[in-house]
Amino acid sequence: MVDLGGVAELLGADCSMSANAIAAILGGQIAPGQRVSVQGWVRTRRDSKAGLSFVAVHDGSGFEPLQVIAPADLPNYADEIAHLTAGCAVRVTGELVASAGKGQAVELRAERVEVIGWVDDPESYPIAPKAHSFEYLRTVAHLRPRTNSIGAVARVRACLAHAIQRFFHERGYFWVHTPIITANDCEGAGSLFRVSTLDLLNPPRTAQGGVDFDRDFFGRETFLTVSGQLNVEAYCLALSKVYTFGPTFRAENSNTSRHLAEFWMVEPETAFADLPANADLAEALLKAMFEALLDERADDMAFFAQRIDKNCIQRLERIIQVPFKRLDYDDAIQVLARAGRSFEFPVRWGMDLQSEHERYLSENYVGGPVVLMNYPKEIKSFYMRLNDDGRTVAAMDVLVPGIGEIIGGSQREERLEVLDARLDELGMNKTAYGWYRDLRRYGSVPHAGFGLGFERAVSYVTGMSNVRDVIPFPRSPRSAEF
RNA sequence: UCCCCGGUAGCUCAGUCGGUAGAGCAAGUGACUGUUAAUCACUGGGUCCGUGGUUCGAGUCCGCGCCGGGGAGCCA
Repeated sequence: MVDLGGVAELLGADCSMSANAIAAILGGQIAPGQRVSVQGWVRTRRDSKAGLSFVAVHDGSGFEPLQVIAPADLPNYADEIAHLTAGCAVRVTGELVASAGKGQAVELRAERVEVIGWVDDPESYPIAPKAHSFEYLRTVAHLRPRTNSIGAVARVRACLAHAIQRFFHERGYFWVHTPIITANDCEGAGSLFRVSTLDLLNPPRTAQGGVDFDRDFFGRETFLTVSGQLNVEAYCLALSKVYTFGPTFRAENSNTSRHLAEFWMVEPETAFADLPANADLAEALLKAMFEALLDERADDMAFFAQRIDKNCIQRLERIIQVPFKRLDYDDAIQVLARAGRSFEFPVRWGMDLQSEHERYLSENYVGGPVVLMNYPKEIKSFYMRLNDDGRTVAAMDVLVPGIGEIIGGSQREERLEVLDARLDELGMNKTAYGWYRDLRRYGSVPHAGFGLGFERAVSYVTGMSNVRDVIPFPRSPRSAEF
């Protein structure tokens, strides 16, 4: 309204584009004395016998609500304003003034308060102005973004997503939109969700009695992707620097605070890059994300520091400055063997590291992120590049305290004969990987990439301990409501 | 999927030895106040997760199921 003058009136009562963002008002972009209009949802109402009510209005543009002063002589004061409760939608127009009270610099002295949407039963409104458990809030996922915590998570999530896109764009990486539907039934990362239009109750049959997928939509079995990596490798060997960023699906029956059936993953792939370069990129990406977050969402981070994880800001500040520790698997085994404590799973070379081992390394030995590199080939995927020692592959995991594995990646096996030998060794069907093998036949080059679990990253930076609370509508085993 | 713990008012929880249920917050009403998720008083509010069983009697004990939490596995 500051910039648009009387346009709001011209556009009519339901006009939405003329309101000022509360974040802009509280950010000092509008000087006291100006007329402003805000629209949002009531957080709290406090009445004063001094002849006014205080109404905290929140529009989601930032963490803080705006304090509205509603004088009792407003025409709808007794009938409407005095009955506002948490969740009511309002539009308020008035003069921005320096606050007469403590706790805020400015407040809005209302000249007009329109109630756009009432809460029809305040007692049962699920989001009371009180503390709620995250477990409960998951049961009202459609309303939980109105809370401080989940609203802050949503803004942090968007901030980090933008930081990721910026990071890659500035380094000459191209965003590749790899397919969600895939026919690769063995991408090497867990069980898949089937995609089909066949009648589940009465599918067409082959002569042998099996399901006749030739009659299915794509004429073959298809699934939701578990990773864009294989596809993005094709674009990597043409555009050199590429990445995917999108949803990923895993039908694993995982019931933990770190797993979702539908989650978002960032997967860069770099041509002519080796494993150390890959690790450098991973470290730079995480640091760029953390820096952007501290810079752009100080309000939300202050909240997380106050209510969720008091160390979250200083942790990020420190991580940004300190180089990530690199540790070869061989050395990690040595470290664990000399840890001076016993583990449930005894430490020996060749074992896959258990959670307790990863936790010791990142939380106790390093005290921050650590990049573990060069694992035994037996415990890693077929596409990872065989090292010259013949016993390890150029794989890496980035482990962080509290979460564990936040990034998993590798240099890819670019030598066709070595890849084929690996496929044979694992009894995998080479013809099914025809197009993937082609990439090794036609101008193959060394290349490397990794997958960053986006929700794990959001969880790590905010201190929100369950990934189900950092994605808008979580999907997990036996849970796909909303 | 496995191990452990839990499910009681809108929310967070207490509930003794098996005898038909309570607090705080929220909500409503009032008082008070330039208040800060205000304070004080009063009021309303219950399918004790579901199901089967034991018992004269089950929130309480037992079986099964569902949901949630912590840990593990899988992984990002």
